[in-house]
Amino acid sequence: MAKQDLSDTTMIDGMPTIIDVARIAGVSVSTVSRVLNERSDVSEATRRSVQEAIERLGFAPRATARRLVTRQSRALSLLFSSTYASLSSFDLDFILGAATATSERDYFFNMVTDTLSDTRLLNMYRSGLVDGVILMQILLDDWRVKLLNEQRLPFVAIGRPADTNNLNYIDLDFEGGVTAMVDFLVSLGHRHLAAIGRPHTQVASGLGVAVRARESFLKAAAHHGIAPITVATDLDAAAMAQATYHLLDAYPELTAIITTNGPTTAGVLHALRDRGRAVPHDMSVIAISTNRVAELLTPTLTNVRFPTADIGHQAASMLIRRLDERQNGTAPRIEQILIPASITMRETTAPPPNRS
Amino acid sequence: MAKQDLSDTTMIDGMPTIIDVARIAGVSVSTVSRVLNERSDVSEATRRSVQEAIERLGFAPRATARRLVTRQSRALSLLFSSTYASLSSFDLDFILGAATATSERDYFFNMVTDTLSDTRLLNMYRSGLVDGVILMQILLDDWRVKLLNEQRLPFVAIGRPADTNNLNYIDLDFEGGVTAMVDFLVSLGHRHLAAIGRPHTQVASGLGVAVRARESFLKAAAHHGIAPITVATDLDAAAMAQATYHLLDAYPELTAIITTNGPTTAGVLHALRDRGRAVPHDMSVIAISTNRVAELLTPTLTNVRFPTADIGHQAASMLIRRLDERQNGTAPRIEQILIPASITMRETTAPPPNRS
DNA sequence: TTCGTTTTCGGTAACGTTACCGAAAACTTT
DNA sequence: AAAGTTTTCGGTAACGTTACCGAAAACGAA
Repeated sequence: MAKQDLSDTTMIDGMPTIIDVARIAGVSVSTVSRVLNERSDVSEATRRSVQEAIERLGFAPRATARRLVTRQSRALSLLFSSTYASLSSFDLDFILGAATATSERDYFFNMVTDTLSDTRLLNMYRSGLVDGVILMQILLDDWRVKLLNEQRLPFVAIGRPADTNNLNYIDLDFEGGVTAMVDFLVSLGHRHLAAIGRPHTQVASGLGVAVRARESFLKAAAHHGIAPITVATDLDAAAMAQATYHLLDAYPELTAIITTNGPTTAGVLHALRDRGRAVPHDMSVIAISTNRVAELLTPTLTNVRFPTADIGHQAASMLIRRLDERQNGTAPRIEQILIPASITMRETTAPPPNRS
Repeated sequence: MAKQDLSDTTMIDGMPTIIDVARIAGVSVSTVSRVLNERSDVSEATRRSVQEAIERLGFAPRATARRLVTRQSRALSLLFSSTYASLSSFDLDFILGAATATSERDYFFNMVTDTLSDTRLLNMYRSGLVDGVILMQILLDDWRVKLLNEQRLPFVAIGRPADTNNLNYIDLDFEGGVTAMVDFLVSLGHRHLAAIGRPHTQVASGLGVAVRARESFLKAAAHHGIAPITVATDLDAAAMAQATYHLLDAYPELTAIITTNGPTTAGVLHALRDRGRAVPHDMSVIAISTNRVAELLTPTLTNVRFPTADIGHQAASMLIRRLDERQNGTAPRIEQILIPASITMRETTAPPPNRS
């Protein structure tokens, strides 16, 4: 067997390659490659000398070359359109969790914020930039979900569309959360509740959380035999305050208000204070919110919360599981996770005032 | 010239390559490559027929192959260690801004959250995963900054170390912000100020913002000839409340409190209310905070704010500018941007009470 | 010793694109 | 028409790694 000739290749731009390592260690490139990939068929002695050469040269295998031949990128992407960004701390938790889980599994975490066209989405896979994708802000009828499912491309959704057949997702149980809020208020004795919901535009475009929150409020109210009052408004404190003024004027019998967004509930509290309505004795307020925000408000907010920190983490882990299954030919499973809410009593809820 | 033989290559795994496009369009791979890279030396007619073939096949050039030969990845990475995460909405703004700017320039945005060792950091470059890096949570004496500068690797810092020589950075002018807060309070007539600062651990480890905030408070106080009172505490509402109790007990003459973190200032307000100190008439409070958080609190918080939305965007743009200069051999410039603060009067500040 | 078995290694062909060079084709000018 | 210019294109050699196959070396058993 002719000796492999490694002598002609020099480090041109200072970046050592696997060939340089092979020459220094006195072995073939195949052997270095085996060491790099922690294969078993290499003796301890040569493994050590190769490692030494690697450290001496400060060598790191070019990821692009490796990806080219292995045909996988070990990277995944989080699609985050800022269109529906709730501007809450939810999102940061999601992102950080997903990034951390991705790194832990030795994948590369990427994020794209612009809204993609269908071909741009497909091209992310086709160009080999990513192996899989995490989708957020899912609509009830979501073309991205349909497209990726049709093409059998690996992805998971944070949130879920109407049709969850054959879909990997993880979602917050907003229905459960809203129902819990209604049940809690009714158990305190309230019979006149209003819900301040997400803007009509979000409901109209079919954003899952917006629609589900609205519908489960209606259903829960019906279940308790009480008249549901709803009003939709933008997600900022000023708009919430306006909505509150409107409710107070239109429905003086009201004793409790429900919202689905923590930070902007400050607007509701401002409006109530402004009108001289004491919270909680004249009016109860309850919201879906993080505990952090709930404790910022005055009075502190009785809230329904979700353990958001885990969600991004779980989503990324789930995706990588699907990827691994694909890789080693295991039958792909379907995972559907619904995160339950938990309620925390604070200072904004009490039984309704006695009307004599 | 012998005809290029393209007939033997078939689409094995369904993913069309540039060769398939060439065959369909009846041209050579070089020509397809030129079309892909929008080069000028290709006739309009063939350009169109190539485009047609591309769309017909649903072809997207394999990014890995392209990167291998061009020796650049067109990707950059944001290093975000959650160790010092202020858990404020600052960070989400930074991240989203950086991601957006990166996409706009047609780069790939990546994020890593774990704290890297020096070799792991270097290997990000060496393996060709990224062309450049955005550093956050910069320490006054930061080994990452030193290392990357020594190795002449492209990066920009959000924040800055003590030695800013030859360094590309963008930072919030915390000195200016703190000084503005002190000046403002003094102009109202206050002479007894206390600053609740970041935890000792952050100051000790040399986190830039923590140290600078502290020192500029001391300097501003000295400038006005008043005694500086400082206390350090963890960045959560409960700890801030404790610190406030301590201040009230130890320094009854106090008329104003300064903090550098918006959300947790809720703890200060809680403690003051708890002790029956009216804000702002018995005690003024002012903080570095986003406007959003400032308006959540009760009473609404007089704050010093920074335009955070831009910062991530500017950091990414700056990095890509450095990358482009490297690419086309232009002399690399140095950009150092310090973002000024602006103060907004709200409900938590007033002249000090008259002491008769 | 001799013959299988197992370990351990090397050579070479991919992977899919761009860079580079040179040549054919089309156009100008003389 | 000939000669020079400019457009437009094709062929081939990289880029740096892994996959695959086969062979040498080491080991064990008969």
